[in-house]
Amino acid sequence: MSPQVTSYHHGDLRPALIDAALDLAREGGPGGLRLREITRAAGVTPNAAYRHFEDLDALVLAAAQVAQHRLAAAMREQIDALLADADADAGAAGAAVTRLRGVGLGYIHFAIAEPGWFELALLTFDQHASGEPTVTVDAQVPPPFQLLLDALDDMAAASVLTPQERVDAEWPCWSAVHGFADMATRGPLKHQAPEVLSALGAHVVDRIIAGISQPVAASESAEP
Amino acid sequence: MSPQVTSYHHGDLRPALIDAALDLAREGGPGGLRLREITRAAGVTPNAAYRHFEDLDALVLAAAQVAQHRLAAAMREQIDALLADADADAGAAGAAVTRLRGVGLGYIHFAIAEPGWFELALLTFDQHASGEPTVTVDAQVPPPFQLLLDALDDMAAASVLTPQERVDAEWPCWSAVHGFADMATRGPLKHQAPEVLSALGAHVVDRIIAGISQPVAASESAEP
DNA sequence: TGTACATCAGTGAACGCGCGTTCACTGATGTAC
DNA sequence: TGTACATCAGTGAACGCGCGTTCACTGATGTAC
Repeated sequence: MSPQVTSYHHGDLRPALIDAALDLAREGGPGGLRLREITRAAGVTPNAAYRHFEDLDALVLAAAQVAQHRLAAAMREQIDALLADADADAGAAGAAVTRLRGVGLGYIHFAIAEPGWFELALLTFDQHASGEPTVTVDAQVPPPFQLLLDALDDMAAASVLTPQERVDAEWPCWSAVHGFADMATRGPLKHQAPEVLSALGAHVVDRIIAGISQPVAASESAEP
Repeated sequence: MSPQVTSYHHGDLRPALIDAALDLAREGGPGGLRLREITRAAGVTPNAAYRHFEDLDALVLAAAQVAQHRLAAAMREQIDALLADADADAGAAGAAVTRLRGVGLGYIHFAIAEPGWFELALLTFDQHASGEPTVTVDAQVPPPFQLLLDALDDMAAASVLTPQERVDAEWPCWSAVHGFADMATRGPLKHQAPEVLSALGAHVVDRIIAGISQPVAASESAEP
């Protein structure tokens, strides 16, 4: 009933360890996650973690899943915010484009605001595709990527993209947005001011959206 | 005169250590580079490295510089190959676009072919920008990035890009190409077949080139 | 309501490991005379 | 051409470190009767 101030049994150690891992990753990214440090932060002996996780990797992966869901949530919030501001007269086409912008901007802004969590979340993308033989396995698609697929499908449904343009459009989009986020997080833009990054990120998003809705040149589609 | 088969003095240890580091990074990327392992591969005591490098970081960075130059060389080769195949009638505009394609495809193909070296080379980009206050410091620009800037300047000179479109065009381009390379190297596309990656990579390059040469919509440039 | 007992979440100590780095050294090299 | 000697690129041994993981354990919890 009353919260146990100090007790032999922790009570809820599994989520507490995940929280501790998220706290540590927030500053240092996934590379700095050590089992002893995480358990120390949770106020518990190192080996206590083995009651709840097979090993360190399993703990880190559990935290990465949480980070990934936070990324997806941030993207959804960004989409909703843009849609709320958007011109109501723009119709389905305008809404679809706004949604796609939200996907990209949400991803980028999360990376800028929480680089440690962003890098942590990337671990789950690796995980997902590691055993997959083909690109387009729709089961178990990570939520952030699913948001992108949905937005692109909307674009096609609203005829902003032709069926041909829709094909493989996720890869240019994901590449541009992820590449910018990576440069802002670990790369040459690491120490830029957030407002600079935000403006450049918006530019990247707008350029790639323009790029996927360009008619495909004959010379391109003819090439192998 | 005759090559010393076994000698107390190695003779040329500094480049030998860099070569050993490159060999190891080729398989395991930069994360797996350990001083003891590198010196072991070079057939030398761990502390011998300290005659030639301040510490492990300095050794890794020296190898990363080599990797970065190999990346740039691969990009130049790709550009030259495309230009050799290109339609001679296309003129300056066609040549400029071909050059930009070569920049992107060269970067991506290097990442696919040599993911370990690619990841190693990325360390030098961090290094470069870490102390810089602004984005556009043209001194000490890494060679691969300089190739991109030159190609975009060519595009502008050939009037494929308007002056307005040229501004900040390097970031959408670099983002898209780097993002794809990162996904192919460490991310969700890590285990795809090289030919699949090559085709998707070409698609990414073509879409971002289309995107940067699209007229900028009024709604975009009006926004903050 | 009280007691016996199984369960299991935690403890405390220890393991072996490979790491980067430092120390005092030694043997090869090459220059000065 | 031969010798003395300074230079310095290497050796060999050791350092302290924090790591992930395993072991036998103990004390709290909660269920059965």
